[in-house]
Amino acid sequence: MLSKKSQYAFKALGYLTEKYTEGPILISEIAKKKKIPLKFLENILLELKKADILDSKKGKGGGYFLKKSPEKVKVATIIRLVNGPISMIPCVSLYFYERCKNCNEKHCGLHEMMTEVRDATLSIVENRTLVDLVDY
Amino acid sequence: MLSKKSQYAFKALGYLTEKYTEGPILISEIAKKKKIPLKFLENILLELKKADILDSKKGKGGGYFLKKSPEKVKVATIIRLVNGPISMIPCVSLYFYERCKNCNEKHCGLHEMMTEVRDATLSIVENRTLVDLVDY
DNA sequence: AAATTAGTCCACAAAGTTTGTGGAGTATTC
DNA sequence: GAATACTCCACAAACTTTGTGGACTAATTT
Repeated sequence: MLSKKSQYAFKALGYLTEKYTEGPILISEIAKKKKIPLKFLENILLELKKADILDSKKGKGGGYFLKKSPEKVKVATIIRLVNGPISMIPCVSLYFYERCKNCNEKHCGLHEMMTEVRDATLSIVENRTLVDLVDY
Repeated sequence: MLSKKSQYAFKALGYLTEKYTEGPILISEIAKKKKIPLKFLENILLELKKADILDSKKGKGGGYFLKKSPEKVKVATIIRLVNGPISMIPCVSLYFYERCKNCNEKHCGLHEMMTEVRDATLSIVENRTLVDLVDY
C-alpha cells in the first residue's frame, strides 16, 4: 500500500495539474480542496520541489506550481520519490536493489515471480503521467 | 514492499513445499536453512496454521507441514494473509476496501490507474501457487 | 510414569516509520 | 515596512515491524 503521504502527494499533484495554466496555487487552497492537513502538505510539496517536480514562489501571488509540463512527469517517478520501491521485494528492485542473503537469484522461484509482478506494474506506472491523475 | 515477515513466510513455505513428501519439518530446520530468526518464525508459522495453510504435530517426529497440496494454495492468499492488501490504495482493494473521503471514485484518475495496477498484479499472484516459490 | 521432544501462547520490548504539529525565519510584493 | 506565503528544523504521538523470553501443552519414547 502507498502511504498516506503518497496519496496526499498524488491528490495535490492532480490538483496542480488541473490548475496548471493558472499560475501559482496556495498550499492552503490545495489543503482545503483536497482535505490534506496543511502542515503535512507543506512538507510534501517542499520535498517535491527539492526533487525538481514542483517550483514555488513566495509572497503575494505566490504558491506552488508544476515545474515541468504534467505529461512529462511519470507516475513511477513520483511513487519512487515519495513512497519508495515499486517492487515487492528488494532483490528485484531496479532503483532500490538489495542483494538477497538467503537465496540464489538465478534459481529462486520467488525472485522470478516478483520480477513479473514488478514488470506488470511498471508497464502501467511508467506509461502514465500526472495528466492521468486528474478528475474527469 | 512486502514486510520481512512476508518474505520469511514465503521462504518457509517454499521450503515446506520442497519437502512436502517428507512429513513434518522442524521449525528449527527451516529457521537454519532459510536464515530466519527462530522465534519470529514460530509466530509466522503459527499464524499460517491458524489460517489453515499449515498444520503441525507436536513431540518427536513432529513439525510443520502443508495442510493442502501446494499447487492449491495461491500466492495471492498468502500475501493478503501475512502482508495485507495487494492494491496500492484502499479504495481499489477487493479484500480490504475503504471508501475514499476526498474523491468521487467514478471520476478519479488515480482510482482508475490504481485499478489497472491491481489487476495487473492479481493476474500474476492469483495464478501462481506455492509450487512457484520453490528453488530450481 | 518420567523424560524428551517440539509446537503453543502470551506478553512485552526495541527500533523504525508514519503522520503529523509548532514556531521562527526568509523572500516577495505592494 | 507591512502583509503574504513559502522554508526549515525540530520534535512528538501513534503505529507497525521485528523480534525475544518464558511458561505451558501435547506427543512420543524409554
